[in-house]
Amino acid sequence: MRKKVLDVAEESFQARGYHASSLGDLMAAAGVSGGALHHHFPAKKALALAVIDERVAAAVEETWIAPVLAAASAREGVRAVFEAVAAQLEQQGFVHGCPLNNLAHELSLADPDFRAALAGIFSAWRQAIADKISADQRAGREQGTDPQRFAALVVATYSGAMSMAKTAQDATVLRDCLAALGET
Amino acid sequence: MRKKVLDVAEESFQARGYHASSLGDLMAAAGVSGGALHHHFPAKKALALAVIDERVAAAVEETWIAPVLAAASAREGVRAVFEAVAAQLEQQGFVHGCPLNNLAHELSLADPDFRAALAGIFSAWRQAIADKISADQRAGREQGTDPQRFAALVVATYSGAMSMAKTAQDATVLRDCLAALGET
DNA sequence: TCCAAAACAGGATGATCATCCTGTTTATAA
DNA sequence: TTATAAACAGGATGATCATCCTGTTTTGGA
Repeated sequence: MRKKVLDVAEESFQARGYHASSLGDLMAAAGVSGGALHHHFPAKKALALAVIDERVAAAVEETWIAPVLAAASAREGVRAVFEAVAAQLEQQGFVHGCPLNNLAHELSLADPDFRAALAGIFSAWRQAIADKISADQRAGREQGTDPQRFAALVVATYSGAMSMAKTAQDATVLRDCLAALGET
Repeated sequence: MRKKVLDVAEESFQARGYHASSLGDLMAAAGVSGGALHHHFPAKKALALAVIDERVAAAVEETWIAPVLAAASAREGVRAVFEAVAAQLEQQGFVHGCPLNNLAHELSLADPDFRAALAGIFSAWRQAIADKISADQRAGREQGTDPQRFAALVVATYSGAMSMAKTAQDATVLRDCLAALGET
């Protein structure tokens, strides 16, 4: 039950956002009664925090952190993730945007708990890329690159490109940004 | 009256977002009756479209397009805008984020009219930067730079950096991104 | 001055929504 | 088997909100 609710909430928050996802909709989509939902998540906020902590963080880990750390280099990892995401968006035909960025915009000013949870994910994401650059440097590459700054640039570029792709409903800008980033 | 409503709506949409700004709040803040508001804006959507067309577009023009076009070069203009925004955020102590990006996230999937209006602003923003790069090239500079790609990178980086700055409530990431962008 | 249209006032209305409350069922441990 | 708590059901409730409706005031042109 709890898992089913998180599944439905994760998808609905991504597709429609937090405010536009009513608990009634989520209950119907998950096939769950009001009592059951209230039992597992006393308030809508608790549900959203669970989605952030358990699903959004995992999505960033799976989509970005693990592939970058596993790549031959930071730059190669970044390139691979951009291309994989662009390819997937082009295939599915519509762009919902980055789950982390979507929720960050909607919730980070509304509630300090939301803000802290989301900021932590952004921070871990940047840190993973910075660490990979540092590893590259210990292997004799990327000597002129500042790890923190490069990581900030990558995450900002991706987040912003996803924003534009979502607004334009066109993933082309992701490829433009990747190409421009490659000249860094 | 209409101007007063737009003033209040622009600020509230920026500070709290569209959904979280109730018409009751806006009426109270603007000192306007329900009838007056309904007279000028038959629905909340009409108000939001007016804010986007008349205020958000103007803010992008004023903050980004005019300064970049007036600068000695595209890169110098971009640098100046990043620094000006970062300095202003550090001074005021809190980060509401980019008005265009905020509304784009909240509204572009909710309604096609919103999406089209917002996409047009993003497009004009990118085009202005690309045009400036082209002008630089005619003057013998930036020979290796692709105008469209560079513009996409700049706008994406700024938008994403503002997202992170808003979530972290810290403008430092803007300066990190500017520094990394300078090595392009 | 007079009239018509725009501008404005303020409350009514219906719908939506998150939360809560009272029971019932199911699992678990003694 | 039985006691106990967790899990779940389903409706009640109160608040909020966008929209609409009926009047009143103001404005601008003939």
